[in-house]
Amino acid sequence: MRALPMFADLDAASFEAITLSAFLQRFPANTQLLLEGDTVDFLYVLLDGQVELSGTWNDRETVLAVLRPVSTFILAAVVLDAEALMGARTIERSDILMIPGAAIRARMADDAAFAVAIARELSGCYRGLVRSIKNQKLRTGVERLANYLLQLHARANGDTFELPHEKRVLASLLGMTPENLSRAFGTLRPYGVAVNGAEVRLTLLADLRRLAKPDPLIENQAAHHARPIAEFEAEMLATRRTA
Amino acid sequence: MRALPMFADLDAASFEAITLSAFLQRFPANTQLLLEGDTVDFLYVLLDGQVELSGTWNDRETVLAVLRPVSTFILAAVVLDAEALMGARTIERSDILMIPGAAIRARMADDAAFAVAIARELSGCYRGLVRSIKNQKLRTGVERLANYLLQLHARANGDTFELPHEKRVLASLLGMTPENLSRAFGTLRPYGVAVNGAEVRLTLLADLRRLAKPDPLIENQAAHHARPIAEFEAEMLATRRTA
DNA sequence: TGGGTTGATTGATGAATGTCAAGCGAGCCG
DNA sequence: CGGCTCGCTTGACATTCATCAATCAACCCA
Repeated sequence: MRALPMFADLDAASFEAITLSAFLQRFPANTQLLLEGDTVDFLYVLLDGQVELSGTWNDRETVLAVLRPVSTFILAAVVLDAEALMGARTIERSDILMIPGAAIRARMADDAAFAVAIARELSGCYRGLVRSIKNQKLRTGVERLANYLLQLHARANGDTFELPHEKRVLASLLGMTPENLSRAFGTLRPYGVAVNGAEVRLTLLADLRRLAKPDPLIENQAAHHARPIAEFEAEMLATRRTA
Repeated sequence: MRALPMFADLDAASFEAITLSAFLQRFPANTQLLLEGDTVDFLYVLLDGQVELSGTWNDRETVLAVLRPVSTFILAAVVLDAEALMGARTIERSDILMIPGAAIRARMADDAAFAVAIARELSGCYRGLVRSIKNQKLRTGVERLANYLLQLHARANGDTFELPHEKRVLASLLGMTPENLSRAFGTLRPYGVAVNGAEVRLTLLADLRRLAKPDPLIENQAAHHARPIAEFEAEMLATRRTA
């Protein structure tokens, strides 16, 4: 838990006040943790596993983000004591720390350093969303996929790596249907993208980069060696209308 | 300035510390205040006028938000002392208060109540962006326009109101080209949408609502009588690839 | 008053994307 | 082992959307 910058510099008293009221729970895969519109009583901290945040409207659904440990989620709703705007669901079995929202708000009011840490966390999440909107609005599906693959490649050591999610989740995250994700992979084959199940190999990196045009003002340059920054720093790429 | 909840409850000492270091500036219309990637030295507070926030990539540009008074902008970059992810440009002559970022950060560290106010402001902005992404990813252009018009209608008193921006700005905000905005208005004519220049009249409200399916988890229910909440609470609707 | 610019509109076309349907293959379970 | 489900892929088609070009109206200014 101290791994999160949010709690890293918390003084002993605040840390105890929060951990005492919190509890750790293990959820099986595919568990709905939160529905859109639910009132939010807890701040969630994903310690292990994978959680998907989604939005729905009019029988359409889209994945807004997939979280990896260690990340918090629905922090903004907790700070404002408001209803959730996103649904949350475990993708795999997950260990999740649940901290009562009231405790968070109380510590913030008492402890300026903690409130600043929360504000910094929120700022990081906010900027992740700005990147996501730009990615979504300024790029086509193929361009988003190309940049996504380059980011995965940068985190891996070799020139081959595994897709971290099911393809249909990835498709929704990238803002397309599973059918179009398949076709997008096909479009990228001439750019040195070889897919075999979840395994991806990038030959022709230069060609792929020329197509993708990665941009530090859109891509998350979250250094993988650094502390996990936040909610959206882990994995945040946009999406579009998706069944 | 006290009109902003961010500064409303600030104690006298903090308020003075901040206002002394701040300065007010009047900018003409169409002035670039900030380019994407600029380092951010000030928190901006729009007191009068209109400011557009935009993102660019690969010769494409999109409007992310149009701000009305009183709103802050680039708060997240100030909190993290990071580079701007959005460009900012005045649309009309604007009065803007510029507060040194260092002063903001210093007051946050000293004054828990202020840090909490900042965190609440950031949370509101964050949630505005979540709404925006859902609007963008889950709806078509015509659906976004229909909901946008219904929101303007709700704020106006009569059944007729004025579009608050040029149509090409509105088009980019809604994620379409100006050409497609024209056609979208045409598509909505059978739903009682009559446009004459900037003036819009909605007859057949029930039909338009049936098409738009407004949703409190996407639409900004910012009550127009309430305090202006934040950056994106004023006017935040998504956009898509736009020349 | 008469260009000249700018923004809005309209039409024609093509690219990007969603939808529907069919088929394939891996894994699970009776 | 067989049959089932589920995820992925592929093809055919429809819709949504962008692009290019031309026209029009409003406004500014010389």
